[in-house]
Amino acid sequence: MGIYEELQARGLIAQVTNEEEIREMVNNGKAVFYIGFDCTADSLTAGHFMALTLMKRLQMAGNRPIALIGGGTTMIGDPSGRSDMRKMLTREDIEHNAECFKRQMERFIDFGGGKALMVNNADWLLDLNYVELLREVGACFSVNNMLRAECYKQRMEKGLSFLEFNYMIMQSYDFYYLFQHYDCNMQFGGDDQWSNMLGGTELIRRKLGKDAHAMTITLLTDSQGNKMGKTAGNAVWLDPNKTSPYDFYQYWRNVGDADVLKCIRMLTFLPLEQIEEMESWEGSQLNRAKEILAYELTSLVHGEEEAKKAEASAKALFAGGGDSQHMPTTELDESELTDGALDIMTLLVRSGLCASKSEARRNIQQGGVTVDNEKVTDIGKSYGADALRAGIVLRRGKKSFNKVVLR
RNA sequence: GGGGGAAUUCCCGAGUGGCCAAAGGGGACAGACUGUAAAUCUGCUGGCAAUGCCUUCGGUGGUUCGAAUCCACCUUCCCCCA
Repeated sequence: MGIYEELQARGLIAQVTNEEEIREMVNNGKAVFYIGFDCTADSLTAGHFMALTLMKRLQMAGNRPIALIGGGTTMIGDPSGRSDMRKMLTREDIEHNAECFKRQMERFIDFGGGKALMVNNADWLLDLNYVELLREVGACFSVNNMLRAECYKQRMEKGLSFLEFNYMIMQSYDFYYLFQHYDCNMQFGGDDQWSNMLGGTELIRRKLGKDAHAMTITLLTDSQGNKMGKTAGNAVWLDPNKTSPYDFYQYWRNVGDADVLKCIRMLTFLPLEQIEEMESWEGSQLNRAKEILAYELTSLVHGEEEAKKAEASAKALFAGGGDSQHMPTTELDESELTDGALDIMTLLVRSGLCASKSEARRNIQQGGVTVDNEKVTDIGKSYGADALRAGIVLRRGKKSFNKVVLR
């Protein structure tokens, strides 16, 4: 089985420009492909992670990836899949984000010995001359066609600025540029990028009379059709300071039954035969599959050691046994005590388990708070210095824990 | 450039002088049931030293005993015409 067939079997391929040629190319390690990452935040997200794994898979099959950091395109902002314009980022922010992206990618993709390349489109986009560009590539785009593209069509009702309208042209220019300077013959991207990517192949065909290819990755959605990799509207970040390895682990540990196998297939590197065996798992056995998923992904992103810690904490908290040493911990200072003690509501807020004392009060009154596995019913309950020095385990609801220790 | 409309709490959205911390829905959170799942049901959803006080209805000023609600100016967005 070639890499193309494997990607297919994993459900990763959404659309391709020419299946036969692409199959032939990637299976024989002849593809030089790029994926663009716009630096809209200071960390990559779980969504980008799938693109990274795809790069890795293709790299392992002998193809050469180019990671394109969108220092230039981020200045414009991709309107695809958005109902309003993105907040404009300053050049400094973008550069900072690009740096962060770079560091995270280097941990994951092997850029050594020319096996992969990292480029930043700021290097060629920012110096473009407007009139020259219009004459060079602007003439190749039909506004009529562009307006028919899905990414813009959606925005015709809400309004689309000329700035954003140019995004497709910038992305197309990237492909055109990489095709000429790096022999890049294929572009990958999320399925929402399809029209932008076709813009590139079209431009290359018109300007150079040559064929370039495009292939999109299935968007990772849950059984209800929502994009995965978000909790309450917030992204699941790859940066451990923004989403701790423990929370990252928990995110995957908690995916719905209907989505586990799909995630394992699309995101992990477990061999397909092993995954096939899991297909027949049901009921509580699926819980085991979730553990595997969470462990595998945490390990890929944060390393084996962190994955083990996250798993150990989870076991300690949910299954009773195990130790609590890897649990998220809050350290208190002597000076924070009032009369040598601290009340439960303050502790809940201080540990970050509750956003405010009001919330802490509500959670206690609803019976959602336990300390060292004992339900707290009194909102005025307080804990002395000795107890705190020994460390107490606060728990809010079923899944939020924090150990509090007085130093 | 001309004309019209809009901005409300996490989101959608009601409210058009006091009964408004602001209906309803969604989401989130907690409880029950479970398998750290889904579905369902219940509660809850600005803050605080809490039968009260403080902050919040795009911004700044004003009218009034009293403003999310009225007036002026400003900002942003949308629609129609060009």
